[in-house]
Amino acid sequence: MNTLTIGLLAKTAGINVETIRYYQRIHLIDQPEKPALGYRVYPDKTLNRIRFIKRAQLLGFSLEEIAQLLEISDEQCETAAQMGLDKLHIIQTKISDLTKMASVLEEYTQQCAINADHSHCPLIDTLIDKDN
Amino acid sequence: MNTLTIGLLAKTAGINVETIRYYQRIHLIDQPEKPALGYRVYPDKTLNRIRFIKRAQLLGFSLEEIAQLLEISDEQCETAAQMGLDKLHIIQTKISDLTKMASVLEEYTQQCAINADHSHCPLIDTLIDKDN
DNA sequence: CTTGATTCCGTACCTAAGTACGGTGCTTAT
DNA sequence: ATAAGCACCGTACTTAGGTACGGAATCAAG
Repeated sequence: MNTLTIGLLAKTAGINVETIRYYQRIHLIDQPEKPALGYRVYPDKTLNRIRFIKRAQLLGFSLEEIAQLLEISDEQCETAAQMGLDKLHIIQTKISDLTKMASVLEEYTQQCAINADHSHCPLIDTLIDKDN
Repeated sequence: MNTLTIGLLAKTAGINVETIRYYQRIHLIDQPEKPALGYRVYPDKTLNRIRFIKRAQLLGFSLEEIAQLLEISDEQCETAAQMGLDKLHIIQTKISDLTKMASVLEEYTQQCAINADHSHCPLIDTLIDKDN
């Protein structure tokens, strides 16, 4: 039989049992009633909810934002779409920042590669440089 | 007079006093001797060191990695250059991940924009979708 | 019926990079 | 010389997203 106990749920969702318990602690997922005898049984919708959470995390949403998304999921679409757009802008900013970082790092490490004087390191010298 | 006390140092470096004290706690910067009478005075090289730290942070180095960079700064250049290259690869991977996230988000939110049925949200539906 | 694996539960711990607090000592300006 | 404003110091708290521990209950297999 495949009654969804916490261990099976965790295994199926590909996450840790402790993570599920953590999500319960922060009220991101419900804890099913404990039967008088035996273990708690989780409904399939909890599995779907966890998958939602994990997919949303991959898109860069924090657990707090995901909780909001789930809360408004019964309401109008616009709020969710707006959150999606906001997150998109944040991600685009991150990409632009990282691209700048990458080009600077690339330049510095290339200077290291052509460096013959092993008593000085262009990368470190640049970082130490006082004129900036 | 401009003897570099901790407050002035913090102000000049553009960081918090508590942050300096934190850096001292983790031995990232030295704490100058306390004079018998009066406040600790910080040498200019501490200011330069903090600037190095902040610049390196902007390049994506963690404080632990920065400590390593500073340790090897007296040695050969190659190790630092290698760290720079490693960090560059990590950043490039991050950029590629974020780019994928951005395109997925863009697609979903666009579907929201053209959505007439306000009882369903394409963004949320996609995340909830079981066929994946 | 006993052994081993799970579950349950509360609590504590973890990382990273700080921030905040509270009491006391020191300096500077008035 | 006294009050305001820093400095000093140790300790505790913060966020985010978990992980780990330990003892008790329960289930499944042999």
